[in-house]
Amino acid sequence: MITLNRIISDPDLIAKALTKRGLDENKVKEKLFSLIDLDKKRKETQIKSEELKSKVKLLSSEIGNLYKSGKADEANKLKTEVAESKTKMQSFDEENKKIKAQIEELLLTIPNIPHDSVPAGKNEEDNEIVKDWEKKLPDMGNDALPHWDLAKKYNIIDFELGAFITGSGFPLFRGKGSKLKRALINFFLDEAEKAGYEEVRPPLMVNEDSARGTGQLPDKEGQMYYMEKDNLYLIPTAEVPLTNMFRDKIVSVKDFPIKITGYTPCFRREAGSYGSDVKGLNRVHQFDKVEIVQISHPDKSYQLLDEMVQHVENLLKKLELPYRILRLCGGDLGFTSALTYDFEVYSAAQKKWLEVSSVSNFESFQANRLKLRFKDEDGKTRLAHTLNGSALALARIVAALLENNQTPEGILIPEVLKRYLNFEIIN
RNA sequence: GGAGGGGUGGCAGAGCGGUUGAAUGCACCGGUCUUGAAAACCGGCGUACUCGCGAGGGUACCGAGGGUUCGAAUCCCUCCUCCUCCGCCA
Repeated sequence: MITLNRIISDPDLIAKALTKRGLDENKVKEKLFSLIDLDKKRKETQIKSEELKSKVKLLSSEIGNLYKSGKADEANKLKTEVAESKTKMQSFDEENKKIKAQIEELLLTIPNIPHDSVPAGKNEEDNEIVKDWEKKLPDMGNDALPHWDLAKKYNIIDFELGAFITGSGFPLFRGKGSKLKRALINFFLDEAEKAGYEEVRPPLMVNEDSARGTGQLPDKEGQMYYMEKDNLYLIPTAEVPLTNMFRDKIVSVKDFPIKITGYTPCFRREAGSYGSDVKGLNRVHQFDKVEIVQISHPDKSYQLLDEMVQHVENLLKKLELPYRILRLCGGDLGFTSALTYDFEVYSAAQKKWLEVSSVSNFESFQANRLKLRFKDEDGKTRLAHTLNGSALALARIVAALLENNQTPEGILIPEVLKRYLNFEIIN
């Protein structure tokens, strides 16, 4: 959520910046000005109500004194005066409450302001490739098997059985497939630890406040699995619990940067997906991911974003997978993000680029909703910046590894994973 | 699941219907003293919103949300959470 103060101080600039997301400048302006207007009204009603409250307080203590000195008559007179003030006050309060709700509702509809470097554009086609794969892409020939066929051939992932137990999009990994997953998780966590992240194992379900804190609510409500009976949500990403560790907290500037990593399964309903996009591991309802999160000083967040991008890039290099890095254009940029880099890996049999990581700086957008603040050098309380990235999401990495590393003898295990496994080939 | 007891400032801990934003201690910051430090003494020490050029005001906040009352940290209701005991269970 953008802060109201920022809107008040420069609505034109914000409106202009949001056009990058494909929003209509005039419509946005209209919204911003009505927000400014509402805030003015909010202040007015608040002041009026507070004046009355102050009066009531004073009178009440007078009443107390009068009772003590036995002047009940005079006290009763004052009581009627208080009653009058209170009814007036209540109408101001009601109005104030209404206005506040309107402000909140409007604010929730305004996405984050894109960073200067974000290219304008409508959709994924306008994303900017900031680093392309320079070498030749692997050419497996036309006999290469897509990962779902390889999975069956070597009996390492059973999609049918997963569908039978739960439903489509819940694959069951078995044997060497299951071990490969375990190896990848350990590899990713170890790398994160080396980079200075503290490892946590968070809950996989979160309450409403947490879902709202990182912006899944109200925006992506339909994408989350929800347990009505307990009013809990299954996490769509570890970002939710990891970032919410700091909800409603004021940290010290000395704590920066705060670096947290965690492995969790992620659950997504993926309503509305279809076609070849959802084939095999390309899009599933449950997948594993190691997430990295940083809480940062506002002056440092872009430096840290670069560092996180490098971290992810390094993982892909070590796994020897062809990858490219995209800077998302305004139209493809997530609602809460100011700048996002996507990583895609080339899956050689499908001849497709698969998104495996998304690294974002949210600046103070999440922090504002989370009330995640820090005390700066002058003792002033300010909003922190939050960043996160996948490092990495497993399902599609597995898909690419299987496809790219297939040989007539079997699927070769990348060098870095061998120490995590008791086999070097899947056959 | 049942029964009982708690949640107060950075921490500990009083207050249990009337100038209480909240005693006291510790911690912290500034000062006096000291060659320096400690001790002692003096002073300061929460957050948010808001009015004011400023000095300085106002309002809210004692787990959260409602209610009773002229007045609530204090009474009532709901919820969250922690602890103890019983039951059940991986």
